[in-house]
Amino acid sequence: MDQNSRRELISDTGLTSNMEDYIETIWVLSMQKKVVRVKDIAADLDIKMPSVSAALNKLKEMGLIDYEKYGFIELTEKGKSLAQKVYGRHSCLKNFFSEVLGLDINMANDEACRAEHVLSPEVCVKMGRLLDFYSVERSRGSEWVAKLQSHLKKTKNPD
Amino acid sequence: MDQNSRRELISDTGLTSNMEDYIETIWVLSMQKKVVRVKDIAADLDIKMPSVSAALNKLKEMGLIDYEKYGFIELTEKGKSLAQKVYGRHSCLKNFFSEVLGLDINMANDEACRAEHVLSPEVCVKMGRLLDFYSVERSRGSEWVAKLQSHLKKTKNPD
DNA sequence: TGACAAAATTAGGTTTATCTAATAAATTTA
DNA sequence: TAAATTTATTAGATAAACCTAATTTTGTCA
Repeated sequence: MDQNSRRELISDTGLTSNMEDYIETIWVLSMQKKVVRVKDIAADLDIKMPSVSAALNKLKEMGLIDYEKYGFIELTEKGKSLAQKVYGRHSCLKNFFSEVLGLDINMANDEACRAEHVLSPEVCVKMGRLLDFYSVERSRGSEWVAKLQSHLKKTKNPD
Repeated sequence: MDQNSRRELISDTGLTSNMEDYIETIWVLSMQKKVVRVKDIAADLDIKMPSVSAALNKLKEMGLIDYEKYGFIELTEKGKSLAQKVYGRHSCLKNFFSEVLGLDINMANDEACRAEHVLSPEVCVKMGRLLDFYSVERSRGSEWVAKLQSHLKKTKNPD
């Protein structure tokens, strides 16, 4: 019971990376479609349906989703608020990676998907702030922005 | 065999986060002391000795350490090179977090410890580059550096 | 409405990584 | 050097996530 918390529960949600992934996915899907299905979650996370079933039972026990066998999947208020926390971190990171570091949008997203579970809200917020500052400076045409960009584009070390 | 690779093997070392942690720890310890012991690794990673024993057997099988029961623990060349990759990512991230984002050094280190396993070399290198640029600009007294710092210090949202 | 297809669950396994308790080896010390 | 202490290993369990195969439920459509 403790051997796990040490290595898994690093964020402020009290959830494992996996559980964070599930609620985040449910949240995102529920904005795209009327009804969220086991199949959709499985497709999105690239896992099989039985794994999703098992996870849904856990999420239900934790009070993060309303769910009856073969029925609809809906986040509870608590689930929604945690999902938003995770997604908030995701957004800050993704935007920072793409806008400031100049990463391809898909790569930025992938990196954010992984980092969102391990970086604290404080770091994510600060990276978001840095991005805000950067965006304003860029739109003003500040010279350092261009210099930074050319500095970042130098050939990466092969290692 | 595949269900694991999808979620664990995200970096360029081909190792799980855990294995990365072990070789990184061994590498760091071997620079601090003459002999690296099971006990030290356990203390550093905050786990128990039997877990370390089990991991060492795996690392040996993978050809990353030279090790005989009750004997010395030493990284092979291959192990050393992987450890350096991980530690390189760690350094870039830690320095970025502390110097640019202004995080407390211990917190910066903790965040780096976790993120080093999920962020690609490319991202880490770019964050390192951004830090380099930032350091030069700061030492030149560029105005935007001060502005950024004050922007980052605004009260963080309680969420 | 009855048969077929699609979706979801259950049952039973695997892997990774951890733990505790018990044992064995190595080291220190009296 | 023998006893006591420290260090390390083995044995046996547990928990989180995932899988495949088989079964059950739901939904569609002729």
